[in-house]
Amino acid sequence: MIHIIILNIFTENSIIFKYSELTFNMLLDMKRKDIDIPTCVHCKNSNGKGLLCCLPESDKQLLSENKCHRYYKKGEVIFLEGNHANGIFCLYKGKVKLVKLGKEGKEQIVRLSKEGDILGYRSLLSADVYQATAVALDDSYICHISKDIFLQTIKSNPTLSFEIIQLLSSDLKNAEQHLINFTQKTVKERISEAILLLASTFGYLIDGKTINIKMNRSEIAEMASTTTESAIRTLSALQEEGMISLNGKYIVIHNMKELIRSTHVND
Amino acid sequence: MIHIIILNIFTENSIIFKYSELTFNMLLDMKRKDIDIPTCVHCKNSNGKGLLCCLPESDKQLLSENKCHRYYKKGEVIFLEGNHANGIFCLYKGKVKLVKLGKEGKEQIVRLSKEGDILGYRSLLSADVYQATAVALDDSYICHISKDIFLQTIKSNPTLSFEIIQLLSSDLKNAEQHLINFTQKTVKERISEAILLLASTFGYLIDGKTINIKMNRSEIAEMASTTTESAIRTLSALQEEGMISLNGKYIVIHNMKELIRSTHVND
DNA sequence: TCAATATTATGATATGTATCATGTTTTTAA
DNA sequence: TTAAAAACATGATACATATCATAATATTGA
Repeated sequence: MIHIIILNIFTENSIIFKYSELTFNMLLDMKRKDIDIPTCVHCKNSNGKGLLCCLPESDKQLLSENKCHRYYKKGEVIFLEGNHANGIFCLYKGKVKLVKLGKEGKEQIVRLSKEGDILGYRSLLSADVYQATAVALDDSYICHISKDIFLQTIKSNPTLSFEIIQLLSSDLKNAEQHLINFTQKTVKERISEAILLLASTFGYLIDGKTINIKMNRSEIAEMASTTTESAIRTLSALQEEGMISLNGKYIVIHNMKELIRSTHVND
Repeated sequence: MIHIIILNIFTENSIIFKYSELTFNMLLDMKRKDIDIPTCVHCKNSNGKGLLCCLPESDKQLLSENKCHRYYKKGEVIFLEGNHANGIFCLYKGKVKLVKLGKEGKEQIVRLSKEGDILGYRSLLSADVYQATAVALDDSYICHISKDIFLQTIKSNPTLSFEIIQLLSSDLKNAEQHLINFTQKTVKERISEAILLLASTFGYLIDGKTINIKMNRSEIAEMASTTTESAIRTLSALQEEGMISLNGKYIVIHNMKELIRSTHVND
């Protein structure tokens, strides 16, 4: 029996174990977990387009000195809907989904995040609880900046406020467009939209057509707000029409033009 | 024949007519249109809780000097989805709906606005086109503040930025909650939600139970994202269950507790 | 005031999609 | 490697709600 006790999820992991019982896989895991995370000053993640990129070096330095980071295994929860926000998360590496719990435990994916994205800022800014649960879609490295430091940085940087406004505006726009999509489109149109969203968010593998994310059918169903069975049927149908092909948990796009058309058949 | 040519909807109405052909109704109309709009300094509309209330008097004065206002008859369009934003609208008096055009011309009400609310700020802030069309639900008086003046005011008032962030955050939260509602709830649950939203937005008449808005069945359908026929049937059902009664275009709430319960039957 | 038009109402039918059932394949863990 | 569990797949059926049709009211404008 191996005992792993995580003492505090927001500071560095503190793990108690017996060395003698470490397996090869655990050692591999630790090696993977042990990567170098640069300071905010040197972080090249969002190519100057990220939320915090507008900050002067001194502020980035301040954030770096006060941030902490953690490794999240695929499937691990980063924060829970209903919990109080006490900082923002910055996704250094990995992929994250934001899910909201609906009725009868049915989940709905409301947003996707990739490297360089900021999570949990909305709840923090409106001093609210998290409105969704963040789950790692892939092994991820995520930095955490405390509430105090972040709010202090906003106060001293009007440009940051403006960046936040831009980000919120764009999220709001997407959310409202989403609403129309989900209420007025068929399952097929919604599944097609979900595939396009995955592609535009996570990009492709080196072949240039396989979407760079492994998602199971029930997760795609959660994106398109339908049942797993309907998602399976619809994906098969799209495959038979030659628009996509299904390679295990990967989706390959073959006919982007037709796929885009199939998102708005009767507009 | 009476010729009315509106030269510019953003400045004061410039109307060309022949005096001899003025009808009694037109004169009445002009009288109604001719109301006193206070300066932003003296505007008591949002009781200190509005977006612009945090501003110092000097800024409010500046806004006032540069604002213009216009009367919108019920049903008139204030701005159109797809048009470029060149200022913000502040609803002095009246009621407004924001509708988005879906497929096959089907409309969807995405937000409601009442006295003191600001409209069109999202598009302005992200230098975007309007994502929805604003239509007066009632005879309304709306002030318009130009882009330049508004952006200038933001720059010199960090508090205003923070207020805008709060507003956007809350809109985003609502939009994402809406998503869950519309995709996972039944027509009956959505219609009940729509009624509650109308009540919480526009309040009641003096009897304390008649919702202070006249809405036809197709507009309620647009709120709940269903068809007019289904809206009619569902409203009748709610009436038969004694939760509401229908008084022409007015809705009277009789059993608020049950109505709230009917918005989340299977949560 | 009255005709024209829009809105409300209600019944019959069609249809997309959820649900249930069952079997196959893939993944996971000992 | 193998058993157990999870994910994928597909068919049959049920059901909510859209669509179509038709009529009764209510509203509007000359």
